[in-house]
Amino acid sequence: MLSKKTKYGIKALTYIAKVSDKNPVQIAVISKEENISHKFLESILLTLKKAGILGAKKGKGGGYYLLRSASDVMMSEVIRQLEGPIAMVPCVSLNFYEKCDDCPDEDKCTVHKLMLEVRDSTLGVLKNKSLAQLVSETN
Amino acid sequence: MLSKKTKYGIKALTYIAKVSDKNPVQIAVISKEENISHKFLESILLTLKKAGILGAKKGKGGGYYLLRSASDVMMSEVIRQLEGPIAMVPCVSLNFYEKCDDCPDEDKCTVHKLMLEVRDSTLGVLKNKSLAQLVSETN
DNA sequence: TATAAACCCTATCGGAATAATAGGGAAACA
DNA sequence: TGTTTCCCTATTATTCCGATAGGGTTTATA
Repeated sequence: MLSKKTKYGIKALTYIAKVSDKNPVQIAVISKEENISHKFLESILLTLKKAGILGAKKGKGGGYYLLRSASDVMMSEVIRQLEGPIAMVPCVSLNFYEKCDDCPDEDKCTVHKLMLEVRDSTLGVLKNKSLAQLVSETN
Repeated sequence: MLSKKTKYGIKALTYIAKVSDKNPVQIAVISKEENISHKFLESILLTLKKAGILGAKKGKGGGYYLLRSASDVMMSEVIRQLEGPIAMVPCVSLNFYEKCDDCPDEDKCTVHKLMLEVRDSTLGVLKNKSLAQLVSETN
């Protein structure tokens, strides 16, 4: 299940990508337009800033803006930053690998094998989908 | 993230499919061989029984057995029974659809659009993968 | 330089879901 | 008749999520 954090994060990025002619967008505006709790959204945008996806400008007239072109922001990166691993099981995660407690041999584990295929399939979608594409497709 | 319930369920099915020459397999055996809590496994197998995937035989020499051929047990069905929806967001779920509270128009929602593609991709894997295939691939 | 707008950071909390445990009941076979 | 094994319900411990609270810091601008 996708967390609301990730869901809101993608919505916010979408909003910024649509509106922004490089002008910062304020939390309050996104919060209102997308029906997201102000404070919660604040923490999400902060995460995206630390991840190097968004930049922020303080003070009056400030807000958040895309640090790169929307076509350089891939969904795989966004989801990894907000949600964590894309894999459904740590033992098949590329960026968050962890061995299972049970399961003496991964190569003989059917769950491992199955989830590996699911991960590859999912990654195939997310890795090739940029924010720019997503926005233009959905308009 | 895949729950342990689902993970254990798939492992148990695998075990039964491998071992069974139509003889019932006891919870205690699977529990020991696959390092799964006995009582927890019990509830999982019960779920699979109610789902029409496993049959059970009581009394001495009893246990659980596959109700159909392993090639007729698709992973999509197993996961839906144990985990619930395959989609990462209720608004793109085929079997567990639910509208989002926020989001006035699904067609214009980038999250909806993205998760639709992920679901289709995942389903493509799970729908075409039978228990029999999985077992033979992993041996 | 004062002020207000806006981002930045930490802590906390309630509720839901998960993983596991406990204890007994009912059926089937020897 | 007694043992094995599945069947069912309830409870608990833990973790995570979503949200809230409250204040701090920076910056533009009047």
